[in-house]
Amino acid sequence: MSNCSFIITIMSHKKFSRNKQEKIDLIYKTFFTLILKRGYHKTSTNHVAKSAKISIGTIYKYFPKGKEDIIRKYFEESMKNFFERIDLISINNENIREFLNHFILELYKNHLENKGYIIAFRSAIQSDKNLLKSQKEEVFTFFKDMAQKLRKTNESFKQVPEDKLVEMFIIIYNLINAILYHHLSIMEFFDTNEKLVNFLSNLVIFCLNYLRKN
Amino acid sequence: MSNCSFIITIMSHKKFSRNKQEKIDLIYKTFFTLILKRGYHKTSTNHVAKSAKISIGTIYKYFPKGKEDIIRKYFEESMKNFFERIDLISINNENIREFLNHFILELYKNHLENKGYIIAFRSAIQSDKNLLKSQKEEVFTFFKDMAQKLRKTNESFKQVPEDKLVEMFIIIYNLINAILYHHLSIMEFFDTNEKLVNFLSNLVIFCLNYLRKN
Amino acid sequence: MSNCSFIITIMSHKKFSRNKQEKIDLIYKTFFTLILKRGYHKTSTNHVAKSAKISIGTIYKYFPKGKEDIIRKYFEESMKNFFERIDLISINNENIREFLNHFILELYKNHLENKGYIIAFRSAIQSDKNLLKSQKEEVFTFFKDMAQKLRKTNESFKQVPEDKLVEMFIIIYNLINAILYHHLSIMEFFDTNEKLVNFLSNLVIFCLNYLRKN
Amino acid sequence: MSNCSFIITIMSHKKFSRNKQEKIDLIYKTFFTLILKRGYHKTSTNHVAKSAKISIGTIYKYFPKGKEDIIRKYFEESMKNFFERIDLISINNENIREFLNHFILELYKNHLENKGYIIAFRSAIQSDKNLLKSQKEEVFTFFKDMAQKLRKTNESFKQVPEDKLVEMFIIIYNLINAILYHHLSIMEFFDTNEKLVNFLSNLVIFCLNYLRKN
DNA sequence: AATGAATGAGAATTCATTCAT
DNA sequence: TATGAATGAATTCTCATTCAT
Repeated sequence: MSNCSFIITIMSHKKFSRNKQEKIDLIYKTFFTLILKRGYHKTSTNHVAKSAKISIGTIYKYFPKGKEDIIRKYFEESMKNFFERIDLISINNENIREFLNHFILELYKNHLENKGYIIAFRSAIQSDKNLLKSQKEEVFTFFKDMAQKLRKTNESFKQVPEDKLVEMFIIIYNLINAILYHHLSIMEFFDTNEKLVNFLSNLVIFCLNYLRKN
Repeated sequence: MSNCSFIITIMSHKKFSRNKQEKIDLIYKTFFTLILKRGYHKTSTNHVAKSAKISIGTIYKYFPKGKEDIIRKYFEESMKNFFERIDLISINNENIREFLNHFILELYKNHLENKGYIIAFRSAIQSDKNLLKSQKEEVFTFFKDMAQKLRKTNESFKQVPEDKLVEMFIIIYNLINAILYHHLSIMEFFDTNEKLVNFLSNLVIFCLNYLRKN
Repeated sequence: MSNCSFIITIMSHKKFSRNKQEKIDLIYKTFFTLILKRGYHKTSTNHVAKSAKISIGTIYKYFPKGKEDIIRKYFEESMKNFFERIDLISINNENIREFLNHFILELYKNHLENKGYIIAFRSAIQSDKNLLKSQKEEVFTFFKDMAQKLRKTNESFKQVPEDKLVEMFIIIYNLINAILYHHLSIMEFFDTNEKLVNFLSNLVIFCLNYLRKN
Repeated sequence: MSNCSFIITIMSHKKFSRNKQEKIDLIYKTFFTLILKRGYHKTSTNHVAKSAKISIGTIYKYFPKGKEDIIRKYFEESMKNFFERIDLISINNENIREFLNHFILELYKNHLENKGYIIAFRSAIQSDKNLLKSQKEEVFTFFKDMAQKLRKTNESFKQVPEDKLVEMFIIIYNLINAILYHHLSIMEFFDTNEKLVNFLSNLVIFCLNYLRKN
């Protein structure tokens, strides 16, 4: 009996500790799911609360500015997570093509899994320009890092100045995002997602060549 | 007396006719300008009325469903106008490259002049899927027409089946729109608009080759 | 029949015209009455709407910032009205005592009729310091005017510099208000209102003498 | 083992005893400071907890009815303390003027140090009429005591019936409070606080004479 | 005893839409 | 036709209060 209560105590304590992050994740999930169904501006904090079966007060505890905060905080977490998943360390001269495909696939999967968030983000930047600024900075930092690594291990990239390389990568990153967003969230204009990914893979090669010269 | 009233009727009818379109245009202009400033969901019909110095009743007279109607009606007018401006008749074997550049430039100018509307349209389709369907149909009709014309005058296109050609054009059209939107309304990722247009021009060539094979 | 409709049209037009000010007055009346019953911070705009049987939207049409605006606009109207009711023109050497009593009585009646407003005003200045500033300015303007008039017609006041006179009047005005507020809105510490007014009348004489010397 | 626990109990009890009053004082201080900054109705118990760096649960432990209780309990403590500081025993025929000045100065200092509380108290009585009643009783008890003492030692006061004397003192007490509150918490209408205190001192003399006759 | 997560009623405010004039 | 006053449902957000840990 006492053993049992001991276990319960530990478990419930653990459960409680987890609850905080669980609740935050539940809010994220519910919010972005509702956005997919009803659109950003028809999804209210009250809808989220009701749908997630938590109180509206809980949402405002974790996200004091409401919808804006949910998006901003998810942005901060997800950007970090996404870029951390990309393994820049093992890039070398021989696996660049493979790396690019992997990168495109990660971006693709990220878009697919975060459609609600991406719609929300694009709605939110209309009235919160700082959000866009933050994103720009994160993207710049990542590609600066990537450019430096590639110029160390790869002869072909060494010939391009670092700044130019960063600029190229940012353009390509934006192109991929533009196309993924349009295809996944506006209108599917490729037959299959495989065709889309394959196209993007070739587009990147085309862009690397084109941007280098222009 | 009756003469008098007759004259007044004619005059006021004329005046009204002019006023009607003027008022509609004023509503369009004000609505899309406000959207650029404050975002779609923070722009209300009441704001538009106040800003345009007309009454809210007038807006609902011309657009009984409010914002949704403004967007839908502008969509209908502007799509028609846009495609009518594209001269498909004089395309021939020699000026295709030139035609494509012209087409891209028209799309580019269209985006630039209609940023507010484009933001509104993308917000509206979140809760009105018919809007997207209508657009798809308009686009399909236009490119079917274009494919037929090109296959008549141009040997190279004759080798591609009509359906395939239409599909290719629609993909390219979507790609251009995706990139224009991202660059003009989300984040400027090309240094200058000239670079953007130039890139798109080359991208189209790349795509025509790529899509033909895949 | 047509006569009848004619009359109705005129009446209802009048009624409509009046409605605007009538509605504003209804909001004032309802708001200040509720404050007397439940206190300032327990009186919400929604209560006012329900109690006055008008919609909440109507309140925000006339008072876009809600409670704050109701108080500020009533303040502006009532200050002007109050000071306009005081007839400074006919003050002369002989009727000063009488004038002072009249002034005290007006202030007293004003407090009595506006208890709800006065409570609201004192609550509102806690978070809106501009309200107090505006009041100070109105009061200063009025007493500057009064001082100038008195120094023209009255030998005894002529011996006091204008600035000093204004300062004295403002102190006396504040003293009367402080006492009226405490007695009427906090705790009745005089047996009867007559005793209060009589006391104030003598207090003013005392103050005029005291302040002149100090 | 049992010894050990015994020691711990004593120690923690001591520690707790000190902590308890410290915590209550911290709540008082934080609450009244916040009220001065933001006004009564914009100061919530949650704000107090956050600002004082204690938990909201602790506030509700000591003050189960929240803000209302904080004010009521502070009122009970501070009224008692204030009147206890006034030394009625040593009043005699010769030092009455001095005593009155001392009393005014104590009231003045009390207002100055308790501005936040006084604002809170005046807000709270709007919805808690008992608070006012309690205050009236405390005041009455004190001045009844004072009247009795003065009539024993002072010939001049002996001529006034006890009830009349109590009534006079209560009026004067309210007048001073009304003026102090208006000057210190609403609008400074005396140049300096010294002028205010000096004025009040003379006002009391005037009132004693005036009220005796009326 | 102390904590602070959670609750949900309710306050402030907005906005699409109607309708009398 | 044109106006704009009026409506009230819906949204954002706050806050007193409870209760599990």
